[in-house]
Amino acid sequence: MDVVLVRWPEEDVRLLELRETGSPRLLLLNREAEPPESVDCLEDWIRLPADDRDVRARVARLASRSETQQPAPHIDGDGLLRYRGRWVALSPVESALAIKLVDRFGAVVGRDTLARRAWPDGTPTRNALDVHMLRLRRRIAPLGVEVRTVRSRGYLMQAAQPRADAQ
Amino acid sequence: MDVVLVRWPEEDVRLLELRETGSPRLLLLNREAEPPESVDCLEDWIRLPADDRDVRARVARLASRSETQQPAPHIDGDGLLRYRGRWVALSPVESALAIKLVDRFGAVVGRDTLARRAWPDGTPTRNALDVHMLRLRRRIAPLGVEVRTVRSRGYLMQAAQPRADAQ
DNA sequence: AAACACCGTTCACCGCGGCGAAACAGTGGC
DNA sequence: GCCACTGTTTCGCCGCGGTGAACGGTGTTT
Repeated sequence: MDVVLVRWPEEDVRLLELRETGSPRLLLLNREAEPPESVDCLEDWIRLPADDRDVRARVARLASRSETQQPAPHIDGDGLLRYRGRWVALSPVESALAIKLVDRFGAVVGRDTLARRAWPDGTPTRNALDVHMLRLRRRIAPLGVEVRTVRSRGYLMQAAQPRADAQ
Repeated sequence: MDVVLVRWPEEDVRLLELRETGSPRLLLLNREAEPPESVDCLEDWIRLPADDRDVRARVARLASRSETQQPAPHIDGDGLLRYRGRWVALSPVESALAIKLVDRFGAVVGRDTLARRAWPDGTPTRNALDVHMLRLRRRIAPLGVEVRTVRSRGYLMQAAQPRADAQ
């Protein structure tokens, strides 16, 4: 994802949008502006006038962060799925499913893999996995995470896409 | 955790130690030094000479990040829970519970952990903990602090969230 | 093209158990 | 005596996991 340069404090509205969408951004501070207070690792700032290599270094760092660590949610030891500062609590079965999906975030995980993970001794019903996936989908929707179906292959977890056209 | 100031590139050995231990650190760059390439969110840098408020702002940001992204409340020796300049008095049992929750602010604390903390000789009744958590919730609400239940796992203290969308 | 099996989504329902909340009572301090 | 603190009981909601069934899309067979 590209790093967006924002003049601060002039482009404050634009900054709020970028924070909402989680886009990496570098604030260019006026000579007299106060530094922002955000702790978001995808936001950085530099005061003008600035050395050009310093700007490039900060842009590169933000870009690197957005590729490596940003898009993947994280499940802590207590069954909490955390993403971009927010979290939801998962039930035990949902945790077992989500752990695999997060582990392969952005890639397909087979139904059998998920089923074995949640029910090592055999799936109770053919329907059980589907129902739990439905519940997991609804649970994580507020975080901006979605689970897509790949027919006859499995499921795929990713950052929520704007729902308008197909894929 | 305190933020460590490191001169760069002079104190390169010290920097390696700090990276190893995960201490938050701010690099003070010489006029001609190249910016470091670390993407670690607990490392930042600024080029000298720098505005003093800029240095303080970056130090504050690193400190906030090292504290689980959130400023935590504080309990003083007299059972006062302080947060953002305001405070409320806690009863002895509530203090015992709140100390653990503050200590792991933003993370889940198990019911058994809390129970052992408040009643080392055994919980009087199953519901005793629930009732005290209810009372603690109401007590700290005016401060903008809330205790969320994570079903079958425990409780979690955090800054109060706007109660509109999930979380 | 129609019929069919297969796969996946969604809903309604049930049993269980964790947890919330109110009401009440006992105790001790000021 | 008043009030804060603590513990107990009771009631009931609701989250969780499992099941059956209805519905719809897709690819295959006849």
